Order: sequence, then C-alpha cells, then structure tokens
Amino acid sequence: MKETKRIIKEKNIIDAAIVIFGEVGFKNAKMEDIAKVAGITKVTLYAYFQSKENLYMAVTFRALTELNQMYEHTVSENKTKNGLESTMMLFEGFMSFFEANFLFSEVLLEYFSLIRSTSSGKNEARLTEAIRESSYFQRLQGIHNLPFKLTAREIERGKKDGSIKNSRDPMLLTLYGWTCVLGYLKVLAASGGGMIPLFKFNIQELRKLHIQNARALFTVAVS
Amino acid sequence: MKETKRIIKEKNIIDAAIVIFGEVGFKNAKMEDIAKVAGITKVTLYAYFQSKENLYMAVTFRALTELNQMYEHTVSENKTKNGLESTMMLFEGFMSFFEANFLFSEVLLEYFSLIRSTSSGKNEARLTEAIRESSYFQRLQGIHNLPFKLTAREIERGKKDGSIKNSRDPMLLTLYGWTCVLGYLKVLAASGGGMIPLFKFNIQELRKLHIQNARALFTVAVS
Amino acid sequence: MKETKRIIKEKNIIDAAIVIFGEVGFKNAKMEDIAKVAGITKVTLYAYFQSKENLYMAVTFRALTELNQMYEHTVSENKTKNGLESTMMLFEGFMSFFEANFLFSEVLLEYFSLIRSTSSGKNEARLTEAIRESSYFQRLQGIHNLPFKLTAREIERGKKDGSIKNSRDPMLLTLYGWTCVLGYLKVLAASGGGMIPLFKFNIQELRKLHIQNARALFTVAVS
Amino acid sequence: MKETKRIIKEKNIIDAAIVIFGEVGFKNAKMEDIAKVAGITKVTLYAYFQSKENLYMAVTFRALTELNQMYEHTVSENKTKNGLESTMMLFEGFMSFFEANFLFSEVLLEYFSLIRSTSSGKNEARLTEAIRESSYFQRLQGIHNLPFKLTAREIERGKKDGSIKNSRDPMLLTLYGWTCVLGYLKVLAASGGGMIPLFKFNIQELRKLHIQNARALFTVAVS
DNA sequence: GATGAATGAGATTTCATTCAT
DNA sequence: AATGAATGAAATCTCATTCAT
Repeated sequence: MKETKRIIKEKNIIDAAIVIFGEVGFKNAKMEDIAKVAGITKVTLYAYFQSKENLYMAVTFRALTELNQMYEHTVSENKTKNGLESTMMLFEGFMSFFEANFLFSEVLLEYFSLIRSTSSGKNEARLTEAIRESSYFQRLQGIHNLPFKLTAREIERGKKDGSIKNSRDPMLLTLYGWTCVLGYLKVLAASGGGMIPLFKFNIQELRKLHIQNARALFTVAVS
Repeated sequence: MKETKRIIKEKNIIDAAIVIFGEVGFKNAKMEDIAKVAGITKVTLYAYFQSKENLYMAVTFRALTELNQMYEHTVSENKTKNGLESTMMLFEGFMSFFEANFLFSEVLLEYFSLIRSTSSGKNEARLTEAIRESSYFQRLQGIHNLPFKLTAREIERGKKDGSIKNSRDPMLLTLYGWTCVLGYLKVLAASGGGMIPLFKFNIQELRKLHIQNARALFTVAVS
Repeated sequence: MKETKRIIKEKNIIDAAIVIFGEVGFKNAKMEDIAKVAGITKVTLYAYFQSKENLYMAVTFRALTELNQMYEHTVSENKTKNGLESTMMLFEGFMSFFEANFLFSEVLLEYFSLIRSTSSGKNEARLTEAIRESSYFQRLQGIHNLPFKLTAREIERGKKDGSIKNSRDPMLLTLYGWTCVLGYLKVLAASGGGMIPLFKFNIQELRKLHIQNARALFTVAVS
Repeated sequence: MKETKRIIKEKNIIDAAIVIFGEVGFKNAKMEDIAKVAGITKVTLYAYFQSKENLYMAVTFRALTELNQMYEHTVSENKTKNGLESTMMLFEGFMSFFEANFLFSEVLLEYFSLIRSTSSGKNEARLTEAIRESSYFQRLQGIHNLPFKLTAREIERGKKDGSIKNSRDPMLLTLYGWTCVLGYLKVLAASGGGMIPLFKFNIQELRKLHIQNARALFTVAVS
C-alpha cells in the first residue's frame, strides 16, 4: 500500500503542476507555487520530482499516457466498425483531446520537438542533464510511438476491409494525418483555444475542413 | 550615419542570437553567451535589446520579415502564372523556408502561440511584461497577417482565373494550408530536420504527399 | 526495570554519538548517521535526545562524569601519599585522560567556553535555546566544579603536610595547572594526538616538561 | 587599482563576518546577515567568498596575519633588549592579542585543531571539501609556523646573550609557552573574557602567575 | 557607448526536527 | 515506542537585469 500512497501523492503533485504550468508556462512557473497548490512544501516536492524539468516530463508523460488510453479506448470501441470509421474516430479524438487540454498539446509538441536531438545528434544542448536524467523522459521514449502504431494498424485494417482505398503506406498516411492535426492544434492555440475567430473564421470551420479532407484522403483510390 | 552603425550592430547581435537560440533553445540560452558570440559584453547587449524576450522577438521579427520578403518575391515572380501555380509556389516556398531554418519555424510557431493571449484573455501570464514592452513584439503585430493575406489573394486570383475550383473562402483554405505546413514542420523537427527517417519513411515522401494533397484540395470542385 | 532498559539505550546512543562526533566533529555530524550507528532510526534518537545539542551535552556529561570518577578514584588511591604526589597524580591523570580520548577534551573545552555566556551576558546568542533546555547541560552545571575542588583540596592537603611549598591560593594553582593542561591538549590535538612530531619534537617531551614544571611550581617556596 | 578595490571590499566583508561570527558563532551565523552587515547581497558575498567555510578561513587568516604582524612588530621593537625580555614581550603580547579579540583566539584554536587532520590522516572527515578548497586555508598553511619560529629565534638569542639560562631546545620551550597561553585563553574564554571571577579569582591573577612562571622557566639554569 | 561589479529572483540541496500512523 | 514522510531554515548557485564608472 505504500507504493499506492506514493502514486496518489505523485498524481496530486502532477495535477498541481498542470494547473500552474497551464497558467504561466514552464519558465514562469515557480516550484514554490506548484508545491503550494499541491498542499506540500518545496522540499517535499523535490523529494518526489527531482527537478522542474522532471516534473515537466511527468506532465508530458501524463499527457501521452492519457492520449494513449484514449487511442486504445477508441480502437476497442470501434472494433465492429470498419477501419475507415475507426481511423476517423482516432483522428477526431486526437483533435478533441488536445482541444480539451491545451497544456497537453503544448507539452507533447515540445516533447516531440525535443527528441529530435536524441536522434539527429544535433542540438543536443537542448537535452539538458536534468531532462536526460528524468525517469519520465526515459519512460516516454518507450511509449511515444504507440499512437502512430495504433493509427497505422487501423488504417491497415481499413485497407483490408476495403473502407480505405488509398494505397499508400499506412504509416505514411498516419504521419500525414498527424502533421495536419498538429498544425491545427498550433493554430487552435493561436486562436485562444478557438475562443476568438481567426480572420473572421470560426475555428470550427477549420476543424470540419480538416476532418472532411482526411476522410477524402482515405477514400480516394489513387493516392 | 550613426543610425546605420546601430543597425549593423543590431544585425550582428541578432545573428549571434540565432546561433545560440538555435543551439540550445530560448530557455537554456544565456545572454552572456549571445554577447560573447556577438563579440560584445552583456551590458552592451542590453543597451541594444532590453530583455532576453525582446531579443527573442527580434529574432522572430527577422524570421517573419524574411518570410514576408520570400512571399512577396514569390508572388511577383509568379504574376504571369495562374493563381493555382502561384499558390502552390507559396506553399512549397513556405515549406522550404522553414526547412532551411528550423529556428525560424520554432520562433514563429511560438509567436503565433503567444498572441492568442492578447486576444483570448486567458493565460495572460505568459505574455510577460518584457514581451509586451518589446518593440519587436509590437512591430510583429503589424506584419503578422501578411503571409495569410498574400496567400488568400493568390487563391482568390486562382478562383477568378479558374485554376482553383474549390469554392471555399480563400482565407479558410489559406489557414488550412498553413496548419498542414505547421504540422509538417513539427514532424520535420521531430525527425531531426529530415536527417533521420520517421518510422522508416524518408521525410521527403511526407513532403510530397502534402504538396500533392494541397494541389488536390484546390482543384476539386466541391469542397 | 523499564528505566534500566532506557538507560542502556541511552548509553548505546551516546556511544554512537561519540563515534560520529569524534570522526567528523559536531557541525558535520548528521543525526541520521548517529542513529544508524546506534542501530535505531532518527526519530527514535529524537525520542531519547531532543536535539543535537542535547546529545552533544550528553556526550559532554559522559566526559565530565568519567573525568570526575577518575579524579575521585585518584584521590582515594593516593590518600596515603602526601598532597604533592596526589596532586601530581591528578595532573598526570588529567593529561592521560584526555590523551586517551580526544573528543572528551574537545567537548569539555567547548563546554567551559560556553558557560562563560551564562555569566558574562555577552554572546548569549551562542547559548542556544536547545542548549539551555538540555537536561544534560543543566546537570553539567552541578558537577563542573568538582575537578577544581578536588584538586584544590589536594593542594591544600599538600600545603598542610608540607609537601607543597608554594603559598599561593590552592584554587589559583589549580586553575594554573588546568590552563597548562588545556593548552597541552590543544597542541596535542594539533599534533594528531601525538602521532606526528611538532617541529621535530615528540609530543612526549612536551608532556614531560609540563609535569616537571608543575612539580617545580608546587615545590618552590616563593610563588 | 582594480585589485585594490577588490581587496578593500574583501576587507569589509571580513569585518562584517568578524562581527557576526563573534556574535553568534560559526554555526548560527547566516550568510544573509553577514552580507547585510557588509552592505551587500548574499550573491555578492558568494562572489567574494565561495562558501561559509572559506569566509571563516578568511577570518582565521586575518587573525593569524594580525598575530604575525604583532609578533614581527614586537621583535623589531625589542631588538635592543635582550632575548629574555623580547621573548617575554612576545608572551605577553600573545596574551593581550587574544584578550583583545576573543573571536581571533577561537578561530585560531579551531584552525590548529583542524590541521592535525591534515597531518595525522585521522579524522579527515572534519576537513570538509569546502575547507580544503578554501584559498585562505591553503594560505594559512604557509604562515602558521611563523609565531613559533619567531619565538624560538628570540629564545635562541636569549640563550646566546645569556639572558635565558634554560638549556632546553628553544622550540620546545616555545611550544611549552604556547600551550600555557592557549590554556589560559581557554580559561579566559570560560570566564567571559575576564569579566567575571573564576572561583573568586580575578583572571588577572592567573595572568600574572603565567607571566611570572614563564619568566622563571627561562631563567633557571637547569631545565 | 562600454565595462566590471552587484542585484534579485528563484532553483536546488542539506539537515535538524516534527508529524502521522 | 518505531517508522516513513514531511517541514522549515538556510546554504549554495545560476542568470537575467541593473548600476556606477
């Protein structure tokens, strides 16, 4: 039960971090304030999360974990539907997920930006000591491919059941969809989470266009 | 010609900032290091740029200015071609521009993320005093719509000359294209600037798919 | 017999404290480490000794108690000898006692340094709350005069039996001897407990000189 | 002139440290408070002295430097007098020096206690990283023998000019004198700097006895 | 305008000490 | 009583920013 208690406490702290990071961003967030919101002291906070970066990675981990859960849930919910519908559900779910929690989109975007360093060898300087040592950062590496893989699998299924006509590689299509949604999220962010119109457009119209086009992409025979 | 000298110096400093921000990112960049690369002292650096954020905004301003120049140049170069081709040139130019300078995509993305605060009222805490006071930030506001407007104009032209069949509002289509490219950039970043394949795919294939799809979007009669 | 058990435990803790304080000094000693050596937890340690200072005072109390026992033993052992010999035995015993346990000399030195605050009113800040509240500190006050008194009594006896010719006040002579030995201890400490020669001198020669001079002091008629 | 300014600033800080350490001792002294007294901030304080220990060592260095100056001054002042008188002047000067500044006696005592670790190899744990790295600690090692050497030289002179009859090695006699004075200082401290009588004795009587005995020691033919 | 020194804010750490169980 | 977790105070450090010269 000890472990359980610790996990609950960690969860509380991450909740607090989400509040504060969400309000003022990483740089302006004070560990003191996060501790205060979590109802603990700075030192205790440090006992759980060894650095601000690690805490940020924990938030990122939470974001990715929840995203993955949503993906898995969506996939299992749509087992009976064809591959196209299931894929579209993932696509829309992805949008909704981030629309519902802007911080999550931000941290994941930042995370995926960051890991290019690991791979490309360039800009390693961004990968701080603190980040490299973060256990959450390490755990993230193990699960960050899941959404891509799940999506590709559903597309594959769609190709098999005939609902998806596009003959391109499922993973390429996945990446394509992913990029479109990422961009959408960025613009969403720039429009204050959809609160204010962008050049007179309600962000909802953009959303619809994205979904429509995605569906179109999947259903055209030629690629 | 004092003014000229000042401008040259500012340019040098911004060049140095681009180097450092590009290497380690905003957060990890030290003003000291930027000053060193620029061959001046920290205090002199502050004489030119009153805050780190302002310097960052200056870099952003440089990015947007160059982007705008590229846009204007592309538009004037393609005056004789039809609207669709001109629009596609803008689209590809956009991609190339950011592929050539990842930092620029990063700063612009961040800038567009930031300004939502101005409008949405939420998360104002992120819009630091320092940013609000930044002269570059203020100047950015005056020019940040240009790429959208130019693109929308070319789409409009394409609709008039019949090369673009899609009947949706040009600005909506612009935004749509913009989001796709933004997402592409993010993924590009996550693949180390295209150096390493993503899930076995060369990033070039993704690029091609984006261009193809954009063209398809413009040329289908129904939206 | 609960009381007995408690006393045994206290003794164990003090033994552990002597080890740790002896190794790293008061300042660098960690309660955690002392607890570990005593085979208990920090909190239990605190159940027995309410503060680090109190524990230190307990060690001091142990030192002074043992010193007093040695004094009393020496005095009773030398009842049949004359006052001079008895006094010299005390003198040498004093030296040997501290040579055998450097930490004891240190804590007693510090204790006697400390209590000046009580009396002088200056530097009261050094007499921490924690010290003032220490039960051992309070008990020390009641027994810290004993060595002086015993010595003075033996000197008195020596004057009466004619073995000590020096006519000065016995307590003054006692203090004088005490100061010499204290200084000797300090130098002893500075020579690594006599392990290494000081300026080519074996510390033993210094010891002999001290003893010789003390004897000389007592046996000259004029002071 | 830069160097001069830095030295002046260091001096000011050491002055402040002497005040605070003198008031509350090393452990209870707060860097913040020392900075405040010096009229600077904590960070600036750390720019000059890298750690509390180093600052303490700086105070020790000041103490030893001043003691050495006093010694050298005394020796040169008494060149015309014989060796015995000069030696006695050193002896009394030593007492006065520490009577005048209790903190100085304390820090030097502690320093000489400390360096036994260096030599004996035992208790190295007391010699903290911070102390080992202290530049002042390192410089102290180079000058801590001076008082002994000067005293021994004067005793040597006294033996040559016939004023000192004791045939023992001058350094041994020096050490002997040193131990007596150290002990005297300890007792002085324990009597609140001589403010309050010890067992009914004015501390002055003890002082006189020490001086008298020292002189006697030097002037007896046999050792 | 340029420089070296200083400041202030906040991250991080270490421990003595205390709390809840 | 004993334990694991938490607290509070202070040391230490890093930087953006400012001041004095």
